[in-house]
Amino acid sequence: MIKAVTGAKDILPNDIPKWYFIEELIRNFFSNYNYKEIRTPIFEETAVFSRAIGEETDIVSKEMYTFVDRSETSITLKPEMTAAVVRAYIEHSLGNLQSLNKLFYISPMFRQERPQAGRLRQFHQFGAEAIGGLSPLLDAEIIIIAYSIIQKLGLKEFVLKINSLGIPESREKYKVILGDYLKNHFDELSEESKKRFHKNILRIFDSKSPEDQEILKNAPYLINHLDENSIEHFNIVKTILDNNKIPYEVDPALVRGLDYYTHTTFEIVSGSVGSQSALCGGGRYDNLIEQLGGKPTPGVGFAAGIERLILAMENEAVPFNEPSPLDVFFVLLDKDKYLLIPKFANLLRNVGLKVEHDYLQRSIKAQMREANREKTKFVVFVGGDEFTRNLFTVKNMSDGVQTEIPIEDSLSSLITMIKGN
RNA sequence: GUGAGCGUAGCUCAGUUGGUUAGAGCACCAGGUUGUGGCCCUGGGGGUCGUGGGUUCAAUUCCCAUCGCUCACCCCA
Repeated sequence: MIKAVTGAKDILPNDIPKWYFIEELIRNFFSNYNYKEIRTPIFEETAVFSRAIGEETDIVSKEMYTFVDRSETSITLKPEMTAAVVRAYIEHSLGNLQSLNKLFYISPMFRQERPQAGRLRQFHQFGAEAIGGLSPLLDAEIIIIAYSIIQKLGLKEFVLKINSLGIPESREKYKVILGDYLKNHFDELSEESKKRFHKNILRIFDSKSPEDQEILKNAPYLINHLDENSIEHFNIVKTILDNNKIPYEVDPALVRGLDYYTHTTFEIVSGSVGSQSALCGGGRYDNLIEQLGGKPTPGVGFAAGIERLILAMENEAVPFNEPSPLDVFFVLLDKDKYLLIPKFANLLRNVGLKVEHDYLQRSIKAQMREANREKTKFVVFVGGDEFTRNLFTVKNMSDGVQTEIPIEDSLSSLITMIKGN
């Protein structure tokens, strides 16, 4: 049997209401905060991601879907959105249209990792990028939006972690300090961390190995080696979160695996989705736009994984909106009158009602069963003796009460019945 | 990329210590007297028992390989 590619999943009709529920909530939220939607292509020139995210990161070095197309261009399916948004921002000079662009997106992403609970090769993220402002108001707003959406979805088991990476200058100084400390413990580090020691020393903080964690306990933390401005920036972010009653933990070991972050970084971690627990992550990236060839422009953003949110909601038994029931189901009593059905059904559909009927010449019993399965409010019987008297029989499915209505008046009668129900 | 577990109907699973037409529940379809649902009853369709090879008179059941799925490592949304 031919199947979907590993790590790529069909979203079947039964699950669609969950997606609508989340997507609607997201769009409303971003609308309230005046973020404008942006849609970028599903693929980009590979350099967009390799330059933005960092050549040494796992995403770039081993997880991207990269191929050479027929014109010999290296193409990559987008593994994350920030780099793509920044590319579009620069290409279309969005910064010239207004000094601050508040953007959001909902989009599929692609990373070739081994699938597991909460991890797919094609997955979906929504997120936001506020490009053009240095203010900690924006860092806080981004965090508040991410937190509030997750809260509004009905989730309870999650924690917000924040940290500051400061500016590159203080980070470089700190790396030397961290290096001096770790040098004395180098032999005790895990193999992976030994590699990181040379490639990207900060990422050693991501290690889950107990030996590494033991060593890191007494390590100097970046947050204690920030410059004055970075400290001030971080303090304001925290104050705004406090004022908005957003609970958080400062996690000095929160580093994150993308190279472009400066100042604030944050993550929202779920306690109900298994080992892939990050629901959401983001932070400030003040050097990225320049790095990709734009004018020096600060930015801050986040991304959240929709599949993980759905998983968390299922595991926490959070209710989703039910699909709306049918207003009317036409049951055909006399098979030879089937041509009448579309005419009446479409009249109702054109005034905004949800209407269904049988297409398979099924028995009355079968038609009724389907009407019941679809949680129909009213069944209209077409045919029979009442038809010769110019009447329809209408049955209210919740109480079983039947009434006869004149055919020529059926539209308004039905609307009245449905509205009153 | 590494490791572990699992692959029998659309779904959840039984079962065969190798042997005649492979089962249940749910779902689906058709009936249960003369035009009507949700409960109940009867019947029906649907499986090359993941795939390929081997052992055997005989394999879905044993062996090997392979593919896939799941979870974990890793990384991250």
